[in-house]
Amino acid sequence: MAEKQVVSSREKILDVGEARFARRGFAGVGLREVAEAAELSKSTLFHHFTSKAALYCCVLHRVLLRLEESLRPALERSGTPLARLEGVLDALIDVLAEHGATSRLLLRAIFEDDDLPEESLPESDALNATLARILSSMEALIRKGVKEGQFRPISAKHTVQTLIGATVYHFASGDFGAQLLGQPLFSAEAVKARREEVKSLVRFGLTMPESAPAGEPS
Amino acid sequence: MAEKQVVSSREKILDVGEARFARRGFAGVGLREVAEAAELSKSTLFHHFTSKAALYCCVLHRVLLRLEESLRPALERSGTPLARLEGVLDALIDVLAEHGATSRLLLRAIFEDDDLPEESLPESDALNATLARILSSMEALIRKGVKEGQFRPISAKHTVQTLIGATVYHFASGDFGAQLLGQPLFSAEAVKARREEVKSLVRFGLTMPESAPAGEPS
DNA sequence: GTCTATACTACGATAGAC
DNA sequence: GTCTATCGTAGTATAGAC
Repeated sequence: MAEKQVVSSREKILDVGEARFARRGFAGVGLREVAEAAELSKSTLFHHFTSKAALYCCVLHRVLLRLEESLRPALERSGTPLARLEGVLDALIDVLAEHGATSRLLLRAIFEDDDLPEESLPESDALNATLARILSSMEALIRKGVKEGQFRPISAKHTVQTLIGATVYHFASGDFGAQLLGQPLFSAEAVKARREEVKSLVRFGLTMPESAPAGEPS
Repeated sequence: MAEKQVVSSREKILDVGEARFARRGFAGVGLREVAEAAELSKSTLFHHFTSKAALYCCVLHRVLLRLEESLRPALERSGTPLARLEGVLDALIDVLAEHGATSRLLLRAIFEDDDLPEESLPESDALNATLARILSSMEALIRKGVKEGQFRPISAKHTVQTLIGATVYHFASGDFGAQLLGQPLFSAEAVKARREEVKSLVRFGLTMPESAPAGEPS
């Protein structure tokens, strides 16, 4: 383990693209800038990726796959829906906090539909499939909690949206969020505080008022 | 009232800019495109605004002022913090649902810090001041609710972030959100459902578990 | 697989006539 | 206040040598 492996050009381009696209979006980043930061020429980018849009999709997909991998253990764990959901939120906040670019990239991927020129490249289909997998897992988990009576009769879809807002949006909010909180978003202290706030919101806001959160329904 | 007033060129440019910047962001919109949609020449834009960045700031500021005006009555109303907060959320969701571009513009303004070239134009200071006013009002309202014992001992700052995520992010989520929900985000039905979900989350998630929500403390 | 050179288009911004 | 014309730069993408 810990092989001394030189990073391939392709990976280097993806790394640079991830950072740059997160910061300035698809339209805001030039391939010149990416090439320089990756210490390659512009033409070399086109050898590895068929177009700028394809590069962007590959960057997004790599992020989504990493995210899926991080959430999988928490999603597949056994336990009550609440306990599992809290585990998912822990894992999600962990990965967002560790990779600063992830939240912005995800948010951009979500709401910059028509940033990409015209309709779907082949790369974007794989991306959407990965995203759909993650979301439907979360939705199923919440729906299960409602069905078993641990959660209030909330809408699973709306709750997913709320939780994305509470996590992905939060860590994507940059200078704005930091100024609002009065401390850097990614400081250990702020991350811990966010985790507590989100989880307590879930405990109080989603569960049935008089149910014991730890109870295992039949 | 209801004067038959021809819209000034300046307003027309702002209208076009609002729609375009919301959809594609600062970097994604060209002034050529704006000029054509406003039925003016590119040069005319520079007569009304000193630069593209200045136009962008003016667009954002107009949106923020409209938002502030919409929230003011709800913020200044009397009543318990919970009742007032619910009123604010109603007003916020109303204005976001009515002007589709607003949520995306706000979200972009929040997390696209360094999209704008270098440091602050004069226009951007006024913008930030308006935003700070709105936020501190909301924060104060939540803090009051905690102090009076109607809300749990939550962090007012984090709660503001969560509520922004639950509203602004939601209505900015575009095709993604529509696909997740299974219906258009801005349909009357979906807007109503969102309002209910957010307000019930606030009622259950923010208030003290055994307090009567309608009680008037002190 | 990486480079230099280049094609073509669009960009933001300015000059100056009307 | 609006226009045409133009400047200089940077954009994505391709051709072809090595």
